[in-house]
Amino acid sequence: MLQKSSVREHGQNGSGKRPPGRPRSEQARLAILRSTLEILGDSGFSDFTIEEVADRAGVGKATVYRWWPNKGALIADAFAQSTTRKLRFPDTGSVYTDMSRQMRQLVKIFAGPMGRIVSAILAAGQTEEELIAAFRERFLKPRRREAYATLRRAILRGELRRDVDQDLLLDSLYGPIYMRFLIRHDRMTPEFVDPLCALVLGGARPRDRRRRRRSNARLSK
Amino acid sequence: MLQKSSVREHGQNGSGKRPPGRPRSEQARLAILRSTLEILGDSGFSDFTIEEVADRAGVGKATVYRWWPNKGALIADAFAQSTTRKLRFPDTGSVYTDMSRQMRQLVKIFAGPMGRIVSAILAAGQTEEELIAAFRERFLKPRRREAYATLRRAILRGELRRDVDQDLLLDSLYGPIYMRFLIRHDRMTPEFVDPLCALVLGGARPRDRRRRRRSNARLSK
Amino acid sequence: MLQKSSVREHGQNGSGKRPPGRPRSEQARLAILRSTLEILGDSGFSDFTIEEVADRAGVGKATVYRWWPNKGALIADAFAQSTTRKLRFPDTGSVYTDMSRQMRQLVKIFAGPMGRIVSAILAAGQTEEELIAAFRERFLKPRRREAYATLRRAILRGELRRDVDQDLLLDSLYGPIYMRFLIRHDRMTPEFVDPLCALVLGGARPRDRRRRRRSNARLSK
Amino acid sequence: MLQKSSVREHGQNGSGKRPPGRPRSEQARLAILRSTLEILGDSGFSDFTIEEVADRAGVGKATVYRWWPNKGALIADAFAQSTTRKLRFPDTGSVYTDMSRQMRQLVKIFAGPMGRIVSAILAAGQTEEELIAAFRERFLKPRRREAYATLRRAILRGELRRDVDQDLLLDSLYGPIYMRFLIRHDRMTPEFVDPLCALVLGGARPRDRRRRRRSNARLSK
DNA sequence: CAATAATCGAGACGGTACGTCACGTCTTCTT
DNA sequence: AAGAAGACGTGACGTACCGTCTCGATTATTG
Repeated sequence: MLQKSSVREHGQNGSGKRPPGRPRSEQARLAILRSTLEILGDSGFSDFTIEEVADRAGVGKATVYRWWPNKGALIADAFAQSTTRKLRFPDTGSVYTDMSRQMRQLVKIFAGPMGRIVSAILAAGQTEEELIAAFRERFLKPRRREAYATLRRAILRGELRRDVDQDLLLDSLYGPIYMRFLIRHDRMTPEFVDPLCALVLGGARPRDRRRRRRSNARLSK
Repeated sequence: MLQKSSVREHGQNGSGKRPPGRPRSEQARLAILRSTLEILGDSGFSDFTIEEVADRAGVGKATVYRWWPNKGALIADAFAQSTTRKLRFPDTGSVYTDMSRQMRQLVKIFAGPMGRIVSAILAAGQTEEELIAAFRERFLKPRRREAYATLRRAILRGELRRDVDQDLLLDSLYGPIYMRFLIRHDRMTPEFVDPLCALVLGGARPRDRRRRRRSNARLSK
Repeated sequence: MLQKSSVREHGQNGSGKRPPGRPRSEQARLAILRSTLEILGDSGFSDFTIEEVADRAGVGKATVYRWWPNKGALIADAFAQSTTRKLRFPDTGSVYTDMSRQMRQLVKIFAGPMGRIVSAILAAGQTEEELIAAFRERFLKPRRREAYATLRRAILRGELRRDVDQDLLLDSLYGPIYMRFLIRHDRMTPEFVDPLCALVLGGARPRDRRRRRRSNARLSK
Repeated sequence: MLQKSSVREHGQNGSGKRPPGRPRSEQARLAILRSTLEILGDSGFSDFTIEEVADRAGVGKATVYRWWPNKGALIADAFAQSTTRKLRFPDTGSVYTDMSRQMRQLVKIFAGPMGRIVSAILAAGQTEEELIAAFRERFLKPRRREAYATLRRAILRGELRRDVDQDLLLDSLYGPIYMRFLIRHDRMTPEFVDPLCALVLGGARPRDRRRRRRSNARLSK
């Protein structure tokens, strides 16, 4: 949990009773998260200011500070709220097509406002480890689990070596995307996904024809 | 170009004459770069202040601003200056070894005290485009020029396809390093360089008759 | 108006309610005015720095700027606050005595440590119109209002012409004081007040039949 | 002399010989004085900067500092150079007309660019006594000498009391002008000169008719 | 005719204060 | 008690001039 811990925030504590005093305003909480995403989408990380967040949300600055200890936590929370567009892996029977389609989706998303939010998270995360952790847990891992399944299917089909290091392979596919996204801001077009897949997946093909045939043979059993 | 004035900073211009006015103080320039690295090493990026840089360097704040447009450019300059000589490409006769050695150096640097500086540059760069541009110009490009030469040698030796997209290939090699460095902070050991090279360079090997022929030739020896 | 915000600075507005938000700190306001006078007394105008004011007052620089738009306004405010009560007009039954007494007070103040402050205000005011305006509003006008009353009494008593231009008359009385104070630094002794009053008030005496009549009446007693 | 003293500056020393080295550039000197007046006329004292002076004059900053120790000296020198428009006193046979005409001239001059220069001098002079002294010597005194003559004529004609304090009288006439010029920037129209003269000169008239007649009698002798 | 010497323009230098901005905390009244 | 409003002390920002300095170029006198 990135927000400050408090029994109050869920209106329910051990004794089953709500604590005295005015309860936390759900409306304020949502407005804050909303304006956080708005600002990051509009102007990126540089104009992201707690004062600006509070102003846009029509909220007192102190209300932000009461619930989030720092910018990073706020960004991470807002990021978690933001519904990432579908990034499913298809199952076309070809690992090349499966990966290529999903990666093109990713490139497109990075080009939009969601891209600015991701880059803000990764930027802020260089200072605050927990932010990167949140990004890994909430964004990377779920997708990677699906990717593992895609790769396993490919191995079974004999498109990839049995002993391939799946994490290395995936980093080799996504690393260039992130690199271009974060460092070489130009050059981030979906067109470079296909050659990339060809290159890297090509390096993970079974070594010669005989083994390939054997796999095929097994599949056809 | 990272610094501001482009003519004055080199003691030589078109007409072979020094421009009028008091020349730039080389001593001040070095003191500034030195204290930049010092502070980043001592206290990290969040405490990095131009005022502190100027103070430590025994220099007026305006002198820093006269030559570097912003924090980032200063940091990028200091970083580039201090790492250039450690990242040469060897020429061992094998592209695999050439790349692998240089990449291990890079990983070592990223793992050391310079790592936080790089991550600070790239983080701040998400906000300020010019900073990333500076990093690309001063750090990435010179190294990439050397890498092109290395790849060309490999092509001539027949280790790589003639038509390989060199930029794509290099992004596929370095992308995973940057990805693990920036996003998956764990797992950044030099040991993963070799499999990475094997995977990606493997995908760029010639696959047509020529390779078969060479293999045949070797077999027939 | 010297200070910026016009509603907040008085604890009362139209609706009889205090505006929302933390109220202005009276303590800070007084500390700032106090240290303003202190510094002017200690080190004169050239060493007068907002930073020094804030430091001595134990106050943030921004707090000074929040309420005073510039040095001059601050100085004028501090000055006006500290001299108001010393410059009352007496009511002796003679316009000559009334004016003379108050003007001597003024000359004394100009000759004392406050003198350099006034001259600093008027000097700086040649550059910044708003400063002179502040001096007029906060210092001159209130005193002039009292002076009008004094002159009206004199008119009723028949000491001055009914149709006298009061502003012109007052400028003629005070102008020479300011002139000697600002331009002819020598010669600024309280002794020249009496002849000055005699000269100028003499020029504003009734000269027609009424005076003759009164004189006649007195003679016929 | 307000400039830094130097034998060099007049190209002539005790031995009748010019010292070695490049002589001072008369052209630079004039350009500096010219741009000083220009700036004061254009934008007043607030934008008056040594850097601006040097820039406008097409001169190195050091050249200004070599010859003038501070802003004040420079302004005073430039002021001395500036030819003040004629401010002669006429001799119309009436002190009222004589004074009124000259004072109207003064008011007009103060309304133009010369006014800004004068106000700059008086402003700067509050800090540097020598500046006010220069103003008194070069501007006030010559005119006052003529004024004394005008007043003497009036006394002889019996328009003024024999025992009138001439300095006090003149301060009472000009003080209001300076006061309005320096403090009450509005209200500085030539129209207020006549009532002013009427008021003040009225206060300096001989006390009753008999004495006036006597004077006339004497003049007619 | 060279050597010497001072001034010139240009502009970088170490400083200092400027006025602004956002920080994170606080103090007030309202809900 | 939490809310909004907004003032508070803090401290870095990037800018503007200060008055000094260091250049090469220029312009004179002296040897």
